[in-house]
Amino acid sequence: MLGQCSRRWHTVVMDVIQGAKERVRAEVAAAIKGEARRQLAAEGAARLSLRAVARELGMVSSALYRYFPSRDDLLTALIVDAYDAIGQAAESARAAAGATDPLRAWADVCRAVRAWALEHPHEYALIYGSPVPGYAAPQDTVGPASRVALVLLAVAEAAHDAGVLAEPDLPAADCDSVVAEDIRQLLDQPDRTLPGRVAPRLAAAWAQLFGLISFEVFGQFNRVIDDRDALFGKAVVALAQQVGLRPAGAGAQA
Amino acid sequence: MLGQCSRRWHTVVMDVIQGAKERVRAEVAAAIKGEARRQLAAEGAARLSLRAVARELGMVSSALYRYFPSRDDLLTALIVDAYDAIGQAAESARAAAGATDPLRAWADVCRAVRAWALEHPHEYALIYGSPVPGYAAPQDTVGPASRVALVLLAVAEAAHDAGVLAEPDLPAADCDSVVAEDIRQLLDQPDRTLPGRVAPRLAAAWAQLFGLISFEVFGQFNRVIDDRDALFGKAVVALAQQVGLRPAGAGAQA
DNA sequence: TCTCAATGAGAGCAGTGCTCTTGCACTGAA
DNA sequence: TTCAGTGCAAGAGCACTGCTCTCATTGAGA
Repeated sequence: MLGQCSRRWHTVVMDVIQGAKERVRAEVAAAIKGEARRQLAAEGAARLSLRAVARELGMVSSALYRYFPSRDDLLTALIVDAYDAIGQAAESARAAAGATDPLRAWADVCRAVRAWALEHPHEYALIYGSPVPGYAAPQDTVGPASRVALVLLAVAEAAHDAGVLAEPDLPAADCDSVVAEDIRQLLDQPDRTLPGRVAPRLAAAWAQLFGLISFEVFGQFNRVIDDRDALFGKAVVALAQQVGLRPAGAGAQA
Repeated sequence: MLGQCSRRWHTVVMDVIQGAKERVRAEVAAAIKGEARRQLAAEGAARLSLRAVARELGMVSSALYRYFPSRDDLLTALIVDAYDAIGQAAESARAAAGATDPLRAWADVCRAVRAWALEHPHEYALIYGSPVPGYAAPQDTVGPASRVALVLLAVAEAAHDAGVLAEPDLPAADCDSVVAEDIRQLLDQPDRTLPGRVAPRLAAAWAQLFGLISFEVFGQFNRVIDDRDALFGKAVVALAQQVGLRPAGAGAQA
């Protein structure tokens, strides 16, 4: 009894110690990531240097490889964080907008995504600019990467549920072949109400939204567009209409 | 007389030699650029190395600095080339489409730009991905960079001249403040017929077009969209309608 | 007490962009 | 013909990079 008890207590202590070690390890990894993010924001992904990160943290560069097996892995971690941050911004904007006016929610989400991008240009470039490492995004990034798209999808779905989403007048089979299998399965889930036929329009709007943001962040609008707030506002409404969102008060559609 | 004649002949010879030297110099520079372009297409801008270019050309790396003062200058030259190439593709498509059907010309230009991007992903990433050198595009790039936009503008102008361009129902003053001074001057030139009020819509469509292309080239459509041809085709028509282009045969607009 | 895994330190390798000096070849003029 | 000037390539070298290897320390488990 006592032996059993002490053994159990022992394993608890082991677990605590194990947990402490893991926590320390996680904290060091977080510190590395934090410093790397600082350098990324300051200088851009191209100038992010493992040795500089280690130097700033008072470690030697080789010690850093105990936590991230390569520079690309560190970059991947930053990519995941950036996707999560921009996704979080989109989700917060949708939550704040409420469910009463889908068109307003759409515009608010777009604005929030744009605002995040303008505040974090280098991190934005990391995820929506040229893909730096290799060319194949690691599997860890696909989940976080889809958060913004899922918010846009949720807004469209809310509009559909409220009866203010105009469905495209295309045959359903025509749309089904456009989207990939994964997305078809996603839309076929029982709790989803959004008709699959709007998926292509939504995907196009999604891409076009980031086209507007990228041109602004990457400087293509320099000496071309002055009032970028106004342009973005108008374009976002046009995008919503393209998806089928009608202004609130327009009632049900044909 | 003879002295004068021989002196003149002498200067001619000098000019010839001078020209030959300059031609040799230009040829070496072109060879460097060519090899750099090969490496860029094969490996991407991040892996483009001056030393590797020099090695491949059988020169020593320091000799290369006689022709391009820095790696960024070589990259800038490649950027200008890429802008020229994609602009050329757009111009050719417009020329081939003719002036009869503006909507078709619009779609053809968009398709040509997309095709070029998919054929030259690394060069596309260089010009429409994250800006690599510094963050400020050198002045040499602004001209070539605007070629695609000018083609889209010309298509819209042709549509206007043919009476199939729906003008936005916004006050002109509202649009004037959106676009930058340079563009206002461009549109105010006497030989331009396009109303300045469509400029914001055109700029938005321009950015959104490259959003669609970037998502495809950079892999954001992986596992999301299968039939990208179809999606792009539909989106481009929607973009044209957003600008105000009506299908041929729709006649003059309100 | 001994063992072993985790960690960090340091040296070192191959590669990078870039600078500087040196020497060669060729030019125009004395 | 000789000589100063010029453009060019070669090579050494600097400071930096990502990454690998070995070695010493440390601390927990048997």
